[in-house]
Amino acid sequence: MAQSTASKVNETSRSSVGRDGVLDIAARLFREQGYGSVSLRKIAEAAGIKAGSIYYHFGSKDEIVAAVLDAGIRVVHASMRDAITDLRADTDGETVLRAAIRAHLRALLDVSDYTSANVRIFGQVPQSVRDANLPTRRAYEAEWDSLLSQLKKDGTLKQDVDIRRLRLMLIGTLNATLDWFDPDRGSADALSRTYADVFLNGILQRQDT
Amino acid sequence: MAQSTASKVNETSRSSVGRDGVLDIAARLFREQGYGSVSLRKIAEAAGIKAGSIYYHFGSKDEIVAAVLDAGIRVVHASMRDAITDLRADTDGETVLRAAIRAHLRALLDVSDYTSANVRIFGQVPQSVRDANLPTRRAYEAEWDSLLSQLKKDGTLKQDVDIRRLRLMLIGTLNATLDWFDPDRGSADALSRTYADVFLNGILQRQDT
DNA sequence: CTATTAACCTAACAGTCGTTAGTTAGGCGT
DNA sequence: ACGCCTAACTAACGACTGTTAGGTTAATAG
Repeated sequence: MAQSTASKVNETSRSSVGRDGVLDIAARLFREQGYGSVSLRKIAEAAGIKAGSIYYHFGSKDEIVAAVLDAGIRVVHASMRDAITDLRADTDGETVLRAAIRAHLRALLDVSDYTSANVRIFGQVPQSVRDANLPTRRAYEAEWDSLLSQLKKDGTLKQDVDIRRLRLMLIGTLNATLDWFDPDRGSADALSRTYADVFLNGILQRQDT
Repeated sequence: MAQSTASKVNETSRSSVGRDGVLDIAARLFREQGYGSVSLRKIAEAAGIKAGSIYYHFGSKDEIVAAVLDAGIRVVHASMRDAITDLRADTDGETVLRAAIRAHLRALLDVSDYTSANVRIFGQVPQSVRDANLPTRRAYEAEWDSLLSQLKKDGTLKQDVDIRRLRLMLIGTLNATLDWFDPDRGSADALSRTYADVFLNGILQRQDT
């Protein structure tokens, strides 16, 4: 009984990169080289197959890049949601915000080629592909707005902050890290602490002493 | 006498876009559409000439984009330097920093297609073009580091801030604005005030009352 | 053993790209 | 009037692009 239906979910027999393998490689190349300079032939070569073969798994290049973009948001969204959901119900607002920042930065810098590819190439892809990615984006943005609204309501944040503007500023700042981050100069976690410190308390020397 | 040597600096007779005209149009197209989807034929069409004619003014596409990138940094550098130089010598540190932030954001969002094109396409151009732009960038970065170091020394900023990291974070945040800024929702100046408020004082509600 | 199917390959298509060579038109100084 | 210079034009090149049609291979199911 143990091995009766063993080969039901086929593990692609011998080798064979498969749809997911192609997608992984595409995400990596997009992250490293941007959208314009990654051709289907480059993706195919990196995957060890020929360019035409990609059309067995995908209907077009747009379909590939759309899949990469969507997965990129879903990964960082799940990372951020899990991070704040795992906290105890009585956790103070500042700690929750710090956790969200850390989760976003981790997904972007440590974990996912999909998320970093999304941030890198979103501004380079055709309009239609951007549009297809918008619903997924909006859901993630809503998650942040919900968190920030809560923090404003419970008095953690100043009462005059504009939620939308703060969210754009915050995510924009985190994503911009991708342009210069060097893991040899410090971890993503250490960086997220610096970010949180600046955003929460500012950089001005206080005269409380 | 008034019109004696009038035609010394020739105004290109009748029509003729000229090198500067081509560069202006290239910068605008790069800002609007990114690097990959702007071909020489598109630039030529927008300039009212034919693709081959561009090679009278430039040796290659790389030369065009390199010129755009360099001008982009020079504009924002001059804008920022002038803004802080024009201030009285006894201006307090906070005000100086606010002026620098406003100047950078103005160049990026209001004034220059070159600066916005630079921010938009820098990550998309060939490595060699990026490298050619680096010296100009480093000069601008040094200007910021110099300003921030001064503010740290005179006690305006906290003593534990990392200058380089703060500069990367600050400029990254400002540049990220390009992705979502909508002049109908608020001016660049108003936005720069919000940015300065957040960076200087943070978003946390203080219990000083 | 045979039929099926998933996964890939080969070869070519029409289009676009940056780039080059040779040519043309018009204003300028002499 | 002459030749020069500036700023364009035309036409084509080879390389590369996304995409398609049809053929091949190997593992699996009956």
